[in-house]
Parts: sequence; C-alpha cells; structure tokens
Amino acid sequence: MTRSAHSLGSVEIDGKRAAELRRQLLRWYDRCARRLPWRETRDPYRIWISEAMLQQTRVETAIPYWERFLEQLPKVEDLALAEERDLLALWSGLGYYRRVRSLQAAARVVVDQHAGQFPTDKNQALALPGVGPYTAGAVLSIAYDQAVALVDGNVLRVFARLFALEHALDSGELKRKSWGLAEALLPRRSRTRKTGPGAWNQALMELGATLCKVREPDCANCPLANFCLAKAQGKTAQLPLAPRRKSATQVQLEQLVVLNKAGLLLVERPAKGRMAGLWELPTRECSKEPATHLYPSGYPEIGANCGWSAGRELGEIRHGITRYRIRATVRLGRLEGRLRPAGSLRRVALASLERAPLTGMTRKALGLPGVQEALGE
DNA sequence: AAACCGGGGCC
DNA sequence: GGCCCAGGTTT
Repeated sequence: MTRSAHSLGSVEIDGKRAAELRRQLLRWYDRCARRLPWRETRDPYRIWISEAMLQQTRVETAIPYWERFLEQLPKVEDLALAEERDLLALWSGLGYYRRVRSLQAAARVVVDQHAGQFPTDKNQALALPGVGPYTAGAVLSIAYDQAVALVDGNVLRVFARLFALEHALDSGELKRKSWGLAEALLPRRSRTRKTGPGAWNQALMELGATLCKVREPDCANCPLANFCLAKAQGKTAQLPLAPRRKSATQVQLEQLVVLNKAGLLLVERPAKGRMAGLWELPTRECSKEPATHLYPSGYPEIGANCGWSAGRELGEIRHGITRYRIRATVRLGRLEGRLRPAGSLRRVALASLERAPLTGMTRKALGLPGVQEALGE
C-alpha cells in the first residue's frame, strides 16, 4: 500500500486516483444534474422536508407532495403548530406515516431549542426524531455544504459496482464498507459549492438514479466507467447481490361506502401499528384463510352500533402494502337502524374528503368510477 | 441483525 | 410475482 492510500475495511483507494474520480463525477453532475424543485433552494427547512419525503420514496412520487406541503406550511413554525389531521392529509398516499409525525416532533424541537433553524451540528441533527445518518448527512451537506458523508440506496449500488463489493444490498457488510468509502471520498476542502460536499453527495446519488440504475446501467455514458471494477470484471448486472425476500400474502377485502346526508362513513385506525390514525372506508377481511391480521372479519365499529348489509358492487381495486397483495371489493353499504358516530367512526362531508387523512387504499377506492357515481347521487 | 412501516413502478 | 425506491425506529 502506498502512503497516499486509504484503507477502508478491505477496500483501498489511491489518493491521486480518488481525486481524479471525484473530479470526473463532479464535472458530470454539473453538466447533467436533473432540475428538481428542492435543488432550487438552499432553505434547510425545504431541503429537510424533501429528504424526509424521499425516504424509501421515488423522486417523481415526492415532487407533488413536496410542492403542496411547502405551499401550506412554508416555515418550520407552521409545521410545528399544524394540526396532526392536516399533516396526515398532506401525507395521505405517501406511506410511512410515522415520517410526518416525526417531522412535526422534530420541527417543535427546532423551534424551541434551535431558534427555528435546522441544527448545523451533526449530533444535534441526529437527535431529531426521524433524522438518521442519511438525512443528517443530506441536510447538512446540501443546505450548509458541510463535510458530512451520506449513504442511500443509490450510493450502495454505485459503490458495490465501482469497487466490486460482492455483498447483498441489505447486508451490513455493504453498508459498513459504503459508509467508509463515503467518508474517504468526500471532498473536504473545496473552493466552490460546485465541488463541495453537497454537490458531491448529490452527484453520487444522481449517478445511481440516472445512469448506474438497478437494471440496465448506462455504462456508455458513465463518467466513472474507467474506474469501475464491476465493469472491468463484467459484473455490473450481478452487483449488488439481490437479498432474499419473503413472498407476498394474498388478501381479499371488502370495503363499504355508507352514505347519508352528513356525508361518507369512515373509520379511524388505531393510534398504533400500520397507518396509525388514518381514516378509511369500513373494511373487513374475507380471505379464505384470514391469518393476516390486517383487518377484522366483520365491521365491529358499525356492528357495535347497529346492523348493516352489503349492497351492490361499485368496483374492485388492487393494492399492495409491504408484503400483502390486496384485492378489495367496494360495495354500497346499508345500515339497519340508526348509527350515531362514536368511538372511531367518522362522518365526513364529501366536500371535505380531500382534506381528510385517508389511507392510500381508501383514496384509490374513492377514485373508482362506480364510487364516484355513487357519491354524486 | 431482523422486523416493521406504504405505496407505486417496472420487469 | 418479486424487487427496489435520496431510511428510521423498534425489538
């Protein structure tokens, strides 16, 4: 090993070669970076919101949510003071709803303890709810151009190929080596923002998102092709190794559309567990073997108050959540007797549905032509 | 280390 | 059908 080489686990980088690699990637990024809405600002708050939304979420999915969220809550103080129901409604359909609750809890810390400014200290950032190593690195490097490394799914894939790391994507080994590499390659004394830590971190992710993709990497246009060990060894298609996953469970559901003059009947989910606190159509599971614990086999919220019957079918939806593959039949529901909204039952005026914290599945069901027709009557 | 937490897009 | 996405928290 030469004196200028760093050793990271089993990976070694020659200093001069690292500098050239850095230069190539930064030059490419300056030329080819996508124009994304959160790249038009340096406001740490706006960048932080984008990073929270982008956790396990595609860029294209996040964009309209980001626009709407910041339109309604332009300052961190607005987020700190918002009603939880409005927050969940803004997040409705994005998934991983804990993110938005953490976001508000963290916003309150930022307002109360950091004078309304996202911390510039890494450990203080990491202490915020919902801010882990990735998000801390992203906000500090992108908003403040601080030399803080970051690793996301894109970076894991880029490093696995660039250094021919033969580990599964979800393995601790790949993560550990990638964090070491991210630290080692991070530019620390740059003269301009274009070559600083913020640009570098985004360039790494951008490469993974646009060229070094999961399938069919575009090596012909890759600025790092000459440095890539996987390419040299003809392994780009195999790396990173694919993790083993459990197969999906089939679930059959029935959802009821129960209308009266006051509006549509919805059920608020429990405060803990999946989709906690979100509202949805009354739902029961009618799979052959209902062992999923996703939904009860009846409508306990309604049944506790009065009888019910399922009427004509309004449509059918397919929906996936984590490892469940769901088919849901949406039917018109009739109540036998008077139902007074109590407990978790909610009556929502049709005009207010857009502002309700609906689950993605209920949002999908309400969009069915048959349901829209029923709502219009 | 593994499980949990949504939803969608792509092959 | 399965895999992955600008991850974090809990067990």
